[in-house]
Amino acid sequence: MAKRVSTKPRLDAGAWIDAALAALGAEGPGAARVEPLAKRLAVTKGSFYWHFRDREDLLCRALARWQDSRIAAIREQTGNAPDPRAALVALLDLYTRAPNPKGLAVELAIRALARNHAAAADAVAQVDGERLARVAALFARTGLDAEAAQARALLFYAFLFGQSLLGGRRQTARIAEAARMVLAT
Amino acid sequence: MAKRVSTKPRLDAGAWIDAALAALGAEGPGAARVEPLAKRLAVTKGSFYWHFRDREDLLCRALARWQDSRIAAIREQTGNAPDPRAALVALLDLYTRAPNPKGLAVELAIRALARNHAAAADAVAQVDGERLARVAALFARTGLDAEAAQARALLFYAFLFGQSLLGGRRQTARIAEAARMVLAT
DNA sequence: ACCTGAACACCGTTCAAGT
DNA sequence: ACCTGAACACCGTTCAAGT
Repeated sequence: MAKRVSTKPRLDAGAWIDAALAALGAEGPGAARVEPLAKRLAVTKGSFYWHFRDREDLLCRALARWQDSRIAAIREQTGNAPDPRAALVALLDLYTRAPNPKGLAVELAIRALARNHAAAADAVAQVDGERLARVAALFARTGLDAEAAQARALLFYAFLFGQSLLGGRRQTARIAEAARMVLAT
Repeated sequence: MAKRVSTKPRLDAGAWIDAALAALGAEGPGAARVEPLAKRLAVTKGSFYWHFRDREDLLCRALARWQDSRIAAIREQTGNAPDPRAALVALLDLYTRAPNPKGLAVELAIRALARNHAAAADAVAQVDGERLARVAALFARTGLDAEAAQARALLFYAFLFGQSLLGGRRQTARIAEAARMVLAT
């Protein structure tokens, strides 16, 4: 018996969440709207409300998925780095290179959301806490004392996200030079 | 003859633009919506369309007003500073102090908008261009050569905005310490 | 268990009509 | 010149009904 081709593959919540995060990245913090998402997934918007209480519910679950994935990522990136300085350079490179990494747009949309959305602010705080701790630990391994390492980690992430917020033509050489100052090379 | 009290003071476009910028600051880049604004201004939304072609038109004129005011501000703040280092410290202080300055929320909303809105991206680019040039000039006056001054200016603004994007509890002492590194004190 | 289809409220936009 | 009021389209939300 032939397996049915192009049968409608009843969705699970994960498909909506994936689509929501993609929409946030592509269109900013106001995106992830029910009807456009339904159109993209080729179902009626009514079906959305089987999987989610409302749009807010979708947002919260997308935020939870984002938070988990970013915390897993920073742990993997810093977990057993043989050379702390090389690990720091690699991390900075990830975000300061053009073209921007795939996840940066989602991250900036979520940070924008965080200014007016408590759940988003909380997810960002969790992720930043883990990242700052991990990066501070790397700086400490390069020889800085605990306080100096924390301040460096703060400078590291402030620069990293601030640089992605700056308008105008991308000044690659100057960004690299500023990154060098952040690493105190 | 008594002057009429509480007569409806027919609005001009400026009133809508003021309200739009306030809404952006208070509710983020998705705010500045026609009907809520009309409610706040106590007119029908139909009257909006006398002053503006559409919501996009309002946004563009609000962006123009923001751009002009920010460029005027940075010129005033750096125009004839007797001590370049003191001027840099004062500028950094403006944005790194808690509570955040009134204009920061508007600025972050516009920067979020800029990722998906060409006119906003252009306004941000104009403002950043002027700010980077002015702050680079201050760094140059402290003794840096032109290239180093530009890189410092980039680090300065990247840190300034990035720091406002970081979540979690505000670490005032560490922000001050990181700011010191930015100024290379 | 998962989805459709119709309903209603909210907001962007248009426009004829008022003052 | 500036505004109202009614109309319509779009999207969030609900819900009875289908499979």
